[in-house]
Amino acid sequence: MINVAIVEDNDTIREGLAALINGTTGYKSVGLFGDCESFLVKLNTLDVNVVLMDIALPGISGIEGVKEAKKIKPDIDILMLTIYEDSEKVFDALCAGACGYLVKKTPPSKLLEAIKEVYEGGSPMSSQIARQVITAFKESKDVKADKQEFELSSREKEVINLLAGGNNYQQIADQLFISVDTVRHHIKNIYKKLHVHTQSEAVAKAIRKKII
Amino acid sequence: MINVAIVEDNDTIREGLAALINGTTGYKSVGLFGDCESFLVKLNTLDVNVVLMDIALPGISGIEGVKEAKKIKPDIDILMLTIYEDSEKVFDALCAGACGYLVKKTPPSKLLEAIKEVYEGGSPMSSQIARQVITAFKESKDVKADKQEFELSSREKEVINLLAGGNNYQQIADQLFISVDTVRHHIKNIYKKLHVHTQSEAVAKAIRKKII
DNA sequence: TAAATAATTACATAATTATGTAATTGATTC
DNA sequence: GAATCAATTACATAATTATGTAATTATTTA
Repeated sequence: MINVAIVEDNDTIREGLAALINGTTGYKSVGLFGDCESFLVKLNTLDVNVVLMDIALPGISGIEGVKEAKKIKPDIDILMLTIYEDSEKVFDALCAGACGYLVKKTPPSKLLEAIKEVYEGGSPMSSQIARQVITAFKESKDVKADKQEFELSSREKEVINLLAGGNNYQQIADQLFISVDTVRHHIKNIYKKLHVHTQSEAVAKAIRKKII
Repeated sequence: MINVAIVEDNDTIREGLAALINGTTGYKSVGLFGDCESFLVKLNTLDVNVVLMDIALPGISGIEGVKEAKKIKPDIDILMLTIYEDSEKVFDALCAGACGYLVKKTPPSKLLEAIKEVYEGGSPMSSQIARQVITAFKESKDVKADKQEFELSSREKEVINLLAGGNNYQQIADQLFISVDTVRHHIKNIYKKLHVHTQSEAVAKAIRKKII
């Protein structure tokens, strides 16, 4: 049995969805709300698996609603409802923590299937939105991909790591069981390789280039 | 007209796909390959919009193949073919740059539709995989979300930014039109707020906490 | 209006860093 | 066996930083 809550300001649509859900074996409506605020205050005491939430709501928007709901119940699954497939809003909603979305004109059978998919750990979405998501995902990873442009030796990495940890030359020497002069030497080389002249710049560059 | 290339080691499947594509108005097969290697060497001279690529290939795997193909033609759209919907492999393929995937038993009409979706900028995938992608995406963003635990004033941020850029106190003073003593003072406060005692540690913390 | 806050300047000094030059050792490569 | 390279140590010193104490000004908040 999938417990469904509905947050939708349009009375007709809300009641229609409730009727569909309650009229189908395996699905039960456990809460109907006309706005996010009233949904959020009840959420704690609600035994709900999947929430259908309108994106365009008066007061707190559906996107903000997702964020708040996730704070209260991090594991809750929220399926967004939209009239038009506005890529940007849907994308924002997914970033906020929504699990997928439905356009409101989705036929009943598809709608029930989508709810089930969400309940089973899926994220139903159109291929257009999916492309936006994977593109954004790859970009967020690609930032990390321009590393190793500057090749520090493993010893040098140890040294700069300790520097970034707030150690001075003497402390680094003690921890690596080498002399302060050796530390000095490594740092000189690090500066050369990174083309910098201060600790701070070296550390900044090393972190940003993902060397450390 | 959508130009399609096929990389698939099974002769029957490859020829079958080619027949389907060439037999459909608006689609044309522009290359059939039994392995990635031969596909990659031809890619430069190939006028292709969408590539169908088997994930499990002898030699260079389909996932590696995607990476290489993207290096040669970054804008190429690649649709993976899989027998089973092995979440991990499909996910890896998407990370490598694939645009979506098809299970091999997909009916012809759906297959042609998926190719068209990719051609039009979509990423057809199952809702299960979609969930994996948005989860991974959110995780990669959430790292950035633990910021502002330490509130630096905007002036202090300017100062630490310049520090991270390799400037010494005098240079910072000159750039901000303040005295060196003021710079000193700001840095003292930054150290207090970040609980550190060296430039390097301050810069490291500021970058990692996304303050700068 | 008083209190709090951010930004500013000043002086002092011990500790630390940046940079140069030079040599030794062990491991790997040619 | 010579050459290369990473890691190591050493000495020297001018420049820079870390830290303390103390005061002024302008803006915001209570």
